[in-house]
Amino acid sequence: MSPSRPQEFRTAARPSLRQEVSEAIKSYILDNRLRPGDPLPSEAELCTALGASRSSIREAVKTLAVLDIVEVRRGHGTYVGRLSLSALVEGLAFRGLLSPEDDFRILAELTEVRELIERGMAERILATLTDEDLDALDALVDEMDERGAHDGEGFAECDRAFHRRLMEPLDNKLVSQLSLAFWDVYAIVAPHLKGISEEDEAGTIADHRAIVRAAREGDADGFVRALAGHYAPVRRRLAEARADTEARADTEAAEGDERAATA
Amino acid sequence: MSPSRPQEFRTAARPSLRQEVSEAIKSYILDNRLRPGDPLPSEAELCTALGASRSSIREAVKTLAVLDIVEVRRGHGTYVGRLSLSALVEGLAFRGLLSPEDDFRILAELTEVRELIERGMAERILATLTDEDLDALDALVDEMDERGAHDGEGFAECDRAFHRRLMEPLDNKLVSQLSLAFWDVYAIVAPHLKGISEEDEAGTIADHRAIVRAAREGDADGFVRALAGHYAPVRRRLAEARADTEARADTEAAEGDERAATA
DNA sequence: CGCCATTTGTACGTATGTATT
DNA sequence: CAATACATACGTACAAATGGC
Repeated sequence: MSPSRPQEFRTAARPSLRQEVSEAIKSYILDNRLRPGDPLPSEAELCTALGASRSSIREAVKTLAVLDIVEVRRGHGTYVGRLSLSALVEGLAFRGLLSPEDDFRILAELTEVRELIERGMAERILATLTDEDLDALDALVDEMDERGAHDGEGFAECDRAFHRRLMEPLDNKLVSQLSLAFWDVYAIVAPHLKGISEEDEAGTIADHRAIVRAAREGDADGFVRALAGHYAPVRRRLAEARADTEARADTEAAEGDERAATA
Repeated sequence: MSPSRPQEFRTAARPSLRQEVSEAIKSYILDNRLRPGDPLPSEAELCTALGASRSSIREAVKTLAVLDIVEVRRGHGTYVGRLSLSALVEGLAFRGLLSPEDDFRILAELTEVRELIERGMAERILATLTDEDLDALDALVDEMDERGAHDGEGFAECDRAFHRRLMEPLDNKLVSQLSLAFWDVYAIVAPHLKGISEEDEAGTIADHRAIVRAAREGDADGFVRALAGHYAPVRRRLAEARADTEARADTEAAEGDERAATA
């Protein structure tokens, strides 16, 4: 409205060529009703078609690739992407690794959102899950049990598959993808942080069994309670680690800074 | 495990230079404990430091810019980004514009997630909102009322500000940002779709007033009911439009395809 | 198997616009 | 205004990967 630009202004003031090219490619996809996996013109063709240099085309394509709007296969071509939430995962993961003040805050928030989604969808989940789904969930818990302590990575994979299978039957694909994306972010960030106590594998397995049991009985209240019981210890561990870090930060602050110069 | 690669394999088989550069820049930010707004080395410096050409550096920087991990101000320099959810918004918006089968499905899912988040956070919201927040919310509804029908865009902005103000006081910044991001996606996608009936402005205002009233009284149940009442008509309109589209698609399908050839 | 065409990836050089000093 | 530093854009050349011959 006024000529004074408040720092946080839309960058679209002067659309860079790359932006234009990017929009043009998106329009191409939309106008031609392309679907994920469909091939796109090669970079050279885009150059002539859009009248831009290959550098600009490439930068635009790369930005779209980050959003999974296009997918680039080297030596093969460019295709319409799968439109996954990979960008959300990468962005949140970095935020979690960066988070200046409190490393665990983002993890706590992440866990809270996951629980929020699963609890909020509880009734819908119960109504959706088939016997087949429930059997598959039981099988996943069994597999989890077998792997147990001697395969931490496999254990995590089972946990992921469990929560995926729990949400995926829903007709709302967005929530299931979001839920899974948050799981992925957690899995990326958690290992990089120190002071987070080990996962209670036996407890996790018991929690999952309780969740399946409640679901099988169509017990919505029990289902929600089981979910709460499942997430409570995670939140507790995060809170402990957080308190630990804060205490440590205090003592370190008292000792003075010793890493001021890095460059 | 086996040499046979199942199509959906991690692309990380051979990390391209650009990927490495991208990771290197992220590591630089993390190792130096940089915060949003802090300056990054210029492209030339990154070239020498990472031993890559400008092309690779530039492409890497652009991909990070999409994720708002870095922010480039032309003629100025490169800085650590604000880590917003802009990538999520852009990705979901495109998905909404693309969605082949059902244009309104993504909007319905979006609305559902928003309601899910706000309802799931109801108690926390009530516990968090101060009198100041409530006054601000009332003021926003008043402003909404004044603008009314003669300023559709301003009306939408007020709606956005309302829901933002509702969630922002929460200590979980992730949920408030997600909620707002979904609002943004809706605002981007909705105008591009035909057949979605006009918003009931008077009803929206009344809904918002009911929400604030319940919040002021600390009435959790009433708050949740007010939210449900607020989102119900949106979902109904979406369902109507969806049914309309499906009916139209059926008749069109009977008329035959006429856009088979594009290339 | 090698060869070749296509396509993307990387590198370098140069010119231009823009913001700061 | 001039100088400087930076980002933007273009063009070209070659390297590497993929698939078909």
